[in-house]
Amino acid sequence: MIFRSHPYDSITTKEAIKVQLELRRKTVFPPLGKETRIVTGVDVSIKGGVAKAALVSLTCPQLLIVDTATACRRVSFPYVPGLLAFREIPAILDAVERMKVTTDLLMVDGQGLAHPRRFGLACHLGVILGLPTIGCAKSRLIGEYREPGEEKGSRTPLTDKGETIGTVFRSRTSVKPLFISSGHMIDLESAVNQVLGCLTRYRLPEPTREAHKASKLKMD
DNA sequence: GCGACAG
DNA sequence: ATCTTGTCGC
Repeated sequence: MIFRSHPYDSITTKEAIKVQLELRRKTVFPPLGKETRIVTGVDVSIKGGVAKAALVSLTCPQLLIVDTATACRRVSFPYVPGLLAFREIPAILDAVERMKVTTDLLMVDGQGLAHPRRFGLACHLGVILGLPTIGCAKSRLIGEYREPGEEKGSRTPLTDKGETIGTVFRSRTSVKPLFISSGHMIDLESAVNQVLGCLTRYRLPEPTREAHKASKLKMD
């Protein structure tokens, strides 16, 4: 397998932070306009120095899978809290090139605005692709919050320095909550509603849940 | 200096 | 994220 080079392959953490401060100026958070017909879940798994990105697209509101695109690439950036995008974006972009459908929204396994510099993986992907994106993380990176009620649908605000940066959302009764935040081209309320519309019987919304499965590196 | 820390 | 089997709880 041959792996093309990518600008982020040789970047330093200092330069990475500079890139985030530069790109974040392009983020916008309007109410989601056009209705969502296709939602795409994004996730990456890494094993033995190789990253496998998966983009699974499903119809709304039926949630039927209409496309699955994956791509593998050697990872060249370490895991640094706050700089996850530089580790996962190269592989994700390779997978994007293999998509056969046009999507209306990306649901990303990671943070959006709920990030120390307000520019998590979801924001970064949204700006680069010019698409609406939602950050749907399984745990907290930054911010304070009160534990939401145990019932599915319960939510509390995730705040930092006095501002609301996301929503802590119980996607299913008695499971750990999700940390939802805007990535790009969508407001927080719309983001939460989009995630809600993609829930079935599991903790994770279908797009992200399917992308997680499709990104798994298996040994056959 | 100490603790926290998406995946 | 990954390393890993059976098992407790809703």
